[in-house]
Amino acid sequence: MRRCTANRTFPSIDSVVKTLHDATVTTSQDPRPTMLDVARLAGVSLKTASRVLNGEPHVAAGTAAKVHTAAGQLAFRLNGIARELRQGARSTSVGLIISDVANPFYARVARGAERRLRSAGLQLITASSDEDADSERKLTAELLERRVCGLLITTCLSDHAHLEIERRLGIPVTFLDRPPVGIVADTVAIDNEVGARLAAQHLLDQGHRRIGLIGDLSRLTTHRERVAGFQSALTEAGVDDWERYVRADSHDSESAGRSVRALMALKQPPTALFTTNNRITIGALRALRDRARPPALVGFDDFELADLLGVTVISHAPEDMGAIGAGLLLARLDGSSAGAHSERLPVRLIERGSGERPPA
Amino acid sequence: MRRCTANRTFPSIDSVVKTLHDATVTTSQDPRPTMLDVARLAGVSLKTASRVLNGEPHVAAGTAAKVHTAAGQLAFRLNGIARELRQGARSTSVGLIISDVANPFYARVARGAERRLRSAGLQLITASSDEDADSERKLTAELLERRVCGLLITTCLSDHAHLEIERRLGIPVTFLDRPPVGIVADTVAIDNEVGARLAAQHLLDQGHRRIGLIGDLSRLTTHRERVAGFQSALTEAGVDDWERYVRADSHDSESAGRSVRALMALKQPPTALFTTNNRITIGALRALRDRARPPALVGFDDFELADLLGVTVISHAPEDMGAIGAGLLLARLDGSSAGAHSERLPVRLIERGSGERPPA
DNA sequence: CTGAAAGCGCTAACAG
DNA sequence: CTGTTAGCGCTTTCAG
Repeated sequence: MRRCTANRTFPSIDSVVKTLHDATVTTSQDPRPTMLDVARLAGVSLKTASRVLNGEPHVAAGTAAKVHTAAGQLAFRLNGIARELRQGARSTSVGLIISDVANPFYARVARGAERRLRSAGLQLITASSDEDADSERKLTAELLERRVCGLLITTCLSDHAHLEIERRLGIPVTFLDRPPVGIVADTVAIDNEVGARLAAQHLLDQGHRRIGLIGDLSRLTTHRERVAGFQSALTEAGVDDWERYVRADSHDSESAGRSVRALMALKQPPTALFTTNNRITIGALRALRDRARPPALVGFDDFELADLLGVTVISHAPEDMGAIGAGLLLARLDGSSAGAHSERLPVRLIERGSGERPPA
Repeated sequence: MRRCTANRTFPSIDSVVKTLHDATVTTSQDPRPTMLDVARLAGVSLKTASRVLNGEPHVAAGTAAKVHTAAGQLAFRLNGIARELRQGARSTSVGLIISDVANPFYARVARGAERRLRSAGLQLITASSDEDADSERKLTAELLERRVCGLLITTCLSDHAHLEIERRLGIPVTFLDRPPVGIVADTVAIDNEVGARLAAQHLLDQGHRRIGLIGDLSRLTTHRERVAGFQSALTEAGVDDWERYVRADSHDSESAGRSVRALMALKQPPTALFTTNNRITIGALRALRDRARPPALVGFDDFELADLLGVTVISHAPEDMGAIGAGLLLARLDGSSAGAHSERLPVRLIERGSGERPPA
C-alpha cells in the first residue's frame, strides 16, 4: 500500500536558500516533510528513522548518519502532535490560569512556574481570566481539550467539583493563591492571616487606633483571610469598631483610590491604612500623593519601586508560589498519591517609612 | 473489527460523585472516554457523535440530545490533539518568545497578544528566553515541534535564516520589538530613533549639554536605534563630545545603577541622563535616590509609578505591540501574501518633572 | 541491529 | 439525516 506522500517532491535545500532573497512573505503550502519522507530519502524504514530521530540506542552509526543527513536536508521537524496522540493523548504542556499577566504579582507567579516546569521538559500555556468566572470555565475547558497534562489555577470560581473528574482521569490540578471548594487538591497560598495580623499589629504598635482597610473583592478567600488577620489583631488590641474603616471590593487601583478618598473624607478619618494587595496599595498612594500629612500605610504584596517610595509592605515570594505549585503538579504526574498538600508561603514585614508614621 | 475500547467500563456519574468525598488525591488511571464511547452509549455511529459534538448541522434533535446526554454522563472531552492531527497537524496555539515575563514591558506585550489571539480562538504559549541565544533557539524548536501555528518573537539572535524554512512550510513568524536579520518578515517595533531624539531634544531644551546615556546591551537593535536618535539630536545641537557620557550594556537595574554612579563620579559629571529602558531607568533612580541635586532624567518606556515618582518618560503602548503583531500573524494565517509589513509604534514624551530640571 | 503492521482519537470524503 | 471507511504522523509491538 502506497501512502499519498509517495510521490511528494522534497523541498531541496537549494530551493529553501533561494527564497531567502524573495521579497514576498507568503504563507505558502509546501507540505511539511514527515518521518516517512526522511526514511525514504535515507533509504531506511520508518521505524529506523524514528529510532534515530529519538536518540534510541541500537542503531548502526552509518545508518544514523544517513537519517540525520536526510532530516537536515528536508528541514524535518518531528510532529509533536502525532507523537502525543500515539503516546496517550496527553501533551507536554501545563496550563496556568491567572487573572492578568500584566499584574506583576501574577507575572512573577507565571515566571516561577515556567522555570520549574521547563526544568522538567514541560511547557507552560498561560491564560488570563480577568477574574471572570465564565472566562475561567471556558479557559479550563479549552486547556483540557488541548490535553494539557496538568493545571495550575488561580481560581475565581466558588466551586470546583467539575475538576474532580479530571483528576480521576489523570489530570492533576494545583490551586494557587486561592484554595478549592468542593474538592480536595494541592494548594499553595500565602500566609494571608499572619501577614495581615503583622500589618495591623505594626500599625497598632505605632499608636494607631483608627486603621482603615482597603480590600479586594470580598468573595475572594485571600480577602477574607486578610480581613480575619486584621480583625484579630485589632480586637485583641481592644479596637472594637474596626469595621467602620473597612472598605472592600476594590479590584483595581482606581476604585481603591476612590475608597481611600472616601475614607479620608470622614469627620474622623483613619490615621493609618492597610491596603490588602499591590493594585490597591498603588491606588492608595496615588490618592494620597498630594496630602501634606498622609496616613500611615502598610501594603500587602511587595512591588517594584516600593523601596524608592518608602512604602512599608508585607512581602512574600510570588515566584515561589508558581515554582512550588508546579513542583506539586510534577509530583502528581510522577504518580504521587499522597494526601492533598496545602502549602502556606511565609510573609515578612519590610519597614520602609510609610508604616512607621505616628498618628496625626 | 472490534476496537480495544469495546469492553471498557464507563465511569458512571455515581462513581465520580462518590470520590468527591475521598480524602486521597490520586492521579488515577481511568481511561478517558473517547468519542466512540459516547457514540456507543448513545447508540449512534462515531460520525454522528462527531457531528453533534462539533455542532454541525443536519442532525435530528432527538439524536443530538442522546449524544449530549451520553457525553455528559461520561464527562467526555474532545481530544484536541487527535483533532489537530487529523486536520493537518497544526495546532490552535501561537508561540510567543520574550526575554522575561516578569519584566512589565514584556508582560504587557504578552497581554496584548493574548487578547488579540483569543478573540480569534487561538491560545498563546509564552516562553522566556532570558536574552539567551541558545535558549531562544531551543524554545523555537520546541514550539515548532508542538506545531504552533505561528510565532511571535522578541529575538536576541543575530540571524534568522532558519525561520525562512518554517515560513515556507506555512508557519508565519512576526518579529516584535527587534527586526529580523537575514530574512524578510512582518515586524512591529517602537519608533526608537524618534523617541530617543525626543528625549535628547527635551534635555537640550532645558539647557543641558553634558547628557549621559545609559543603554542596554549594545548588540540590540533597539539600543542602537536609540543611540542613533540621541546622537542626531546632540550633534545637531552642536554637542560633539556626546560619546563621552554614553555607557551601554546594562541589562538590569543593578548594572545600570553602577554605570550611573560611575558617570556621576566623573570630575565633570553629566547634568542630565537619558536611560534607555524601564529596567535602566529604575536602576538609575535607585542610584540617584540620595542625591540632593540629582541630574535631570528622561527614561525610555513608561512604567508603573513613574507618575508618583515624577519621572519624565518616552511613552508608548506595549500592549499594541503584542496586539498588532498578533494581528499580522492572523492575517498571514488567513492567507495574506502581501509584502512584509513593518510597523513602528508611535512614542510621546510625558513631562513629569525629572526631565524638566535645569542644569546644576 | 532493522523492519512490517497496527492503531492513538479524531475528521474528511463519500455513500446510503 | 446517518453511517462506513480511510488515514493524519507518529510510536509500539512483535518478528526477523
